[in-house]
Amino acid sequence: MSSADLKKVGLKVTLPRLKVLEILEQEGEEHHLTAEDVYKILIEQGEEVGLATVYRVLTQFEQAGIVRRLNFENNISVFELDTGDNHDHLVCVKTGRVKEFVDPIIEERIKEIAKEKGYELSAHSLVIYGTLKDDLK
Amino acid sequence: MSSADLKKVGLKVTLPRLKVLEILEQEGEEHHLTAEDVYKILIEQGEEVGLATVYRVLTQFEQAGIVRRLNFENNISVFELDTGDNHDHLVCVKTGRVKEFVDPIIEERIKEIAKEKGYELSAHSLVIYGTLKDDLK
DNA sequence: GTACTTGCAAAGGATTTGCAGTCCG
DNA sequence: CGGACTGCAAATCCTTTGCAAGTAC
Repeated sequence: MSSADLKKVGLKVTLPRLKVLEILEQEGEEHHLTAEDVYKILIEQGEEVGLATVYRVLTQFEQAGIVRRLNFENNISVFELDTGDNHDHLVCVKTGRVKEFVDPIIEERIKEIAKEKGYELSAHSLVIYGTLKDDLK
Repeated sequence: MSSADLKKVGLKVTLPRLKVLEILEQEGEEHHLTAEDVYKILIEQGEEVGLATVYRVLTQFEQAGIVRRLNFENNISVFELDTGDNHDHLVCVKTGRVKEFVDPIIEERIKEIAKEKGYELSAHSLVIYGTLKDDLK
């Protein structure tokens, strides 16, 4: 993910955009960040950005298909790089930690259900909430 | 669903509560209402309630297990009576219409996945987005 | 009566927008 | 340069809260 990718989707290569991308890449699979999280990291790194810019950049990335926006229970959005594998999420209700998974059986059933009911499938969102047993103490 | 049910969960039987229940019942399976929707219906019916009360009542109902609160893509909450069948939802991206379904295979897989990953399952949320073919025009 | 409820207005948190200045290409 | 981009502050949207008055039991 680099400046070339930004150009490809018609976005100018600017510092805020590169930095946001960088952060999302570093955080990797285990982290799913709030716009505010991204903003705080930027500030910690000494960058001068506004929270509004972070929101704008993330929204643009979402529209460009670079980023996925997820809405968990609490009605707050978290963002992750869109790796194209279309995975789902498992959220620990105790720690908030997020794990990703892909399940072909569910994937398949979702397609069938859409078909059965006469819908042209466009997307789905599956979140499993539970307590990671190690976290039960 | 009646005044007896309210008492059972420790809520006093008041007009706003009865009216909200009534509306949720009338709307039935096809409708999933926002707090604002419920409020508007109440106003149309000539009831004198505040939007805040609607939110409070719905939240109390949710905690009492009478109502389910769902969060679809846009970060706004919709409410439905909790019939206890733990169904999932299919949303038409064109009209916003919501259809319910229960799929034992998916249900089963979700349990297995939670187990595999070492989680104690507490809930899940599955929403399928698509276009109802009849709506394609 | 008294604790639970309510309506209203004000507060709150997350996200968006208006605008003047700044920067990429 | 010129349009795209940014930071800041103000605005917006949905939802919650504080408080004084009202109501169920």
